[in-house]
Amino acid sequence: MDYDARKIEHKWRKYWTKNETYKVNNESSKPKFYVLDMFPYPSGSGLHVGHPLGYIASDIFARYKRLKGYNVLHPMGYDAFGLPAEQYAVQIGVHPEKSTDTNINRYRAQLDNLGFSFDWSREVKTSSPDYYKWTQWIFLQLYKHYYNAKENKAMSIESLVSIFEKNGNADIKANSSQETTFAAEEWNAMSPKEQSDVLMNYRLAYRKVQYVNWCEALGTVLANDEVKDGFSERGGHPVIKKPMLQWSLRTTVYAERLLKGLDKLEWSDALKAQQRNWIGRSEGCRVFFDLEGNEGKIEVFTTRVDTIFGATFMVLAPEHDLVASITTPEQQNEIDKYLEYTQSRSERERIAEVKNVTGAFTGAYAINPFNGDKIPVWISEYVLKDYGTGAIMAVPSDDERDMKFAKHFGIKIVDVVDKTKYPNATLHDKVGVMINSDFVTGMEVPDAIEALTQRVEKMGIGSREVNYKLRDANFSRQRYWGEPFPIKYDQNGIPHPLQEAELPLELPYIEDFKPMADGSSPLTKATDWVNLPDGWTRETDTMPGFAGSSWYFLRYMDAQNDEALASKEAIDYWQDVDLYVGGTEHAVGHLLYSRTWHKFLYDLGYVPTDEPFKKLVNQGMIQGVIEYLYMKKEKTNGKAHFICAKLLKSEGLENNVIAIPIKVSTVQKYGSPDSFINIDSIKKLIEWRPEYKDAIFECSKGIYEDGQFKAKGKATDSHLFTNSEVGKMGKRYHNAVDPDDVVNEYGSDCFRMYEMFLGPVEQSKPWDTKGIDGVFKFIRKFWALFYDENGKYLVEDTTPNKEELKILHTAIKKVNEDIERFSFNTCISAFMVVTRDLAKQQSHKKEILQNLVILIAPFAPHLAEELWHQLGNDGTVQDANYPSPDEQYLKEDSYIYPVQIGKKVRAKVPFSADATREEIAEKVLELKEVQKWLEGATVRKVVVVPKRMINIVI
RNA sequence: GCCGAAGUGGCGGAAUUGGUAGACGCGCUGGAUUCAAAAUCCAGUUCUGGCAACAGAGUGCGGGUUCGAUUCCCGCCUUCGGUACCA
Repeated sequence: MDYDARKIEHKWRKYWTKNETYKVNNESSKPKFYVLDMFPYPSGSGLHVGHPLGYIASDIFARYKRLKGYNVLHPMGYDAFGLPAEQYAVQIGVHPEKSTDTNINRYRAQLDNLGFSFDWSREVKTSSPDYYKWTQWIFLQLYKHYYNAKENKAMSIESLVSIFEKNGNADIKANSSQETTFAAEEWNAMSPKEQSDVLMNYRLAYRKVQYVNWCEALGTVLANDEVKDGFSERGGHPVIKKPMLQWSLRTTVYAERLLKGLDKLEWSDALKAQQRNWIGRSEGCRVFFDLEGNEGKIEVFTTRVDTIFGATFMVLAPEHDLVASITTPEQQNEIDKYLEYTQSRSERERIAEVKNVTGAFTGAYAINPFNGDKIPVWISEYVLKDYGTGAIMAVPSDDERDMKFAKHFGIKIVDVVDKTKYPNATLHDKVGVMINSDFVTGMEVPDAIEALTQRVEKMGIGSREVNYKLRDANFSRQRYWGEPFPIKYDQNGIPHPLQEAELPLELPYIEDFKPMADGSSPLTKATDWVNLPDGWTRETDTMPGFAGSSWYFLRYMDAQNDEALASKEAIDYWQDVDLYVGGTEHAVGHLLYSRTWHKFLYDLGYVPTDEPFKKLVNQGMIQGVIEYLYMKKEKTNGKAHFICAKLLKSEGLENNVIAIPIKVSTVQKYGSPDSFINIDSIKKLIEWRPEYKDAIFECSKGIYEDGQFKAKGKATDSHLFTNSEVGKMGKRYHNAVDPDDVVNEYGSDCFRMYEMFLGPVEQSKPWDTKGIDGVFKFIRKFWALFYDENGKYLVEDTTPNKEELKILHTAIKKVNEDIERFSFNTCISAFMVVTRDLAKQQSHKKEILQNLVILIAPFAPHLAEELWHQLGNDGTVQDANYPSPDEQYLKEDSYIYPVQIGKKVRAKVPFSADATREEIAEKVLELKEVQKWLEGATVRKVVVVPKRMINIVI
């Protein structure tokens, strides 16, 4: 019998489906284990070979755990709401619901082709009303709760209202944006609108004005990464900042718990560090500065209140509320001009900008509360509205950006910290002795911080404070393809939540997905849906992508439930995710939002754990080659003009071309520095992109135009160099490799093992099929342990010898250990070694091979299932017991020590395994092969590391 | 810019706690088998010099700690990911 991957794989997939081999029960006497993958967004280009990397790893682990006796939950679903489907709809006119379903079907087929052990009866799809009913339900809970800072948990708005009614808000300790205090009588005298506004300042889901990237020409709001230098990436149209009233989640209330929670998680330190930095806790002092001739005050947060005597100017965010009221008539023009400039800047550009210092003077002055100095108030893009208080006291002597700003605008600099005592300290270190600082002069920095903080509190102009870089999450999108908010507004604009029985609030079907001219959501056009009979209106924004993905792992526990997001029994049984596998690109966004929602649900008593993901492994990205062709920005005689990458420099055209990613497969020598396109490639390119059929292709060998190649000199073919890069694999770069193609050729067991063999799961690496033959050969050699080339069954039921058992148990030990530490590439090596060694021994014994079949089952499930049955077993190999290593077969009697003499390995000498350090050190010096290296030298020291090496120091 | 990660033969990578650098695979070279090829099998393969024995160098670059550093420390360089509306 020959190894026929396709036949075997079809056969067993059918068997698994028929026998519901991967269906998981919520009740079991076995211990539970929950293995979760980050679910995919079903894009139009289907899965590429990068996606399955993590799925294969988690599948191996899930199968391994099952073989080790656990009840394993290993589900899959789709993150189905999102921007690409909507953009596709705008461009091509296919409704997102339709394209999403098409894409999901394709994904499912591709996933099925890889032999995963998913329990598909638990599939979730975030865009399905059955699912988003509960996303909306969680939103309503957020809306109906506030954060009680005394109890340190979320509590109901009703309980807050009853306190207001009795005592007002003076004694309430809550994380809120409420700035004024009121008494019970005042609360009771408020109009419904006023009360609603006050409560908005407490709700965990609340509304506030936020800025979006608005592109008038495209008629849409853009993501930051779609904005480059103030213009849209697509089309190059101007983009401005537009204020809009939007929903936010008060995620900052969980900052401290999110930070502390990290300590008990089994996540990589790198990942925890990224989350810690994102949360950005800092201890400091809030200080209010009076303004000269103005009622208002500037509120700043500073970690360096000690440097207040060096604060020679203040900087407000351009969007700061005070800007309009404090700007003097003389400065109005300059400020207006500057605001126009900052409107065009994306937030990322504003933070990243270091070369050019920009800003404008408001004409106003703040007063230093300690010495009464007048401090000019500026605005600049480097201060962000939602970051801290949106205002800083600038201390040029102790902050690089402030220093640059002061130098650029000629603002005076006062040194306040003498660091001569600390020669290695950087600006960021809080060390030094205070100078020029009135009553703190002479103090060490930490003492000065303490002294000034106390003074600020005593004077009533501020207080000690912990600040977080983390910002409240913007929860509104002016998009169609997302969850509708379960909110309606009455005639006074007061929001009202829908009743639970009214959920899900289904997304209405519309045909035109372009937003309105004012930037409001396309849902506004569904007038029948928006306008309710009683004159009320629905919220037209939709929720962002992270809404549905922040809790989906709970839904898998009980995916069909229409009474609750999942039953209490199911949640109590599965508890939390034991192993989560996904990409680092989600290191902060998704993981932080999920943790936040989970903590909220924990406060409300819906989940038993306050962290959702115990252990997390980040898989690396499989990268693709990206090939760019350069096109001149200006057309030649109305034709697109492509030019050789090597001609760019000589002709000085670097800044006058656009790089266009082209289909990698049309490029010769793609991925190398010499990648190029010849006439053949150009023809293929034109076939693929008919809009370039009239284009000009110019290289040093000649010009291709209108199907003709006009050579310069003797050349016979075009040799137009392209630019190769390694980067993301995806539709955008036309470089996606479909796993189906690989599976068709080699089978999915081979594909699974090859992806693992490529290298550590955590590492990113470029895709290359070059080595897959090696894995395929291995599988056939493995098969050859059971059948010879004539199809003769070789397995014999005789007792294995010591050598065979040692070979087997070495592999069992290695594979067990390596799976536990997620090192699957070395597992594959171990399989190759054991197969090679058994083949050498011509060993075909059942006891050995049967263990090997179970050992390989998580990696190559179809192959293992086939051989398991060929060995005469019934039922699935997935219900076998995973073999454990038996140390008695692994013992070595002696060990060959490498002997280092003067940094070089000069000899290899065997010593018995139980020889002591002293014995070895003594004996090794007497050996002939050692002595010849010691002539004329004195032995200073002999280092013996048992079972490792010997080092003779001379 | 800031935060995080990675850098080892021609290539993917191994070396788990500071202890023989290059396991395993690809590719390449030579050989066997074959009319020939494919497939398969065997041997070799870090670089430099040498017929060889052997010698020297070597884990992005520059320093340091150590008997011993791919591994720890300091300073750089390059690439990748994230940077709050891509998912």
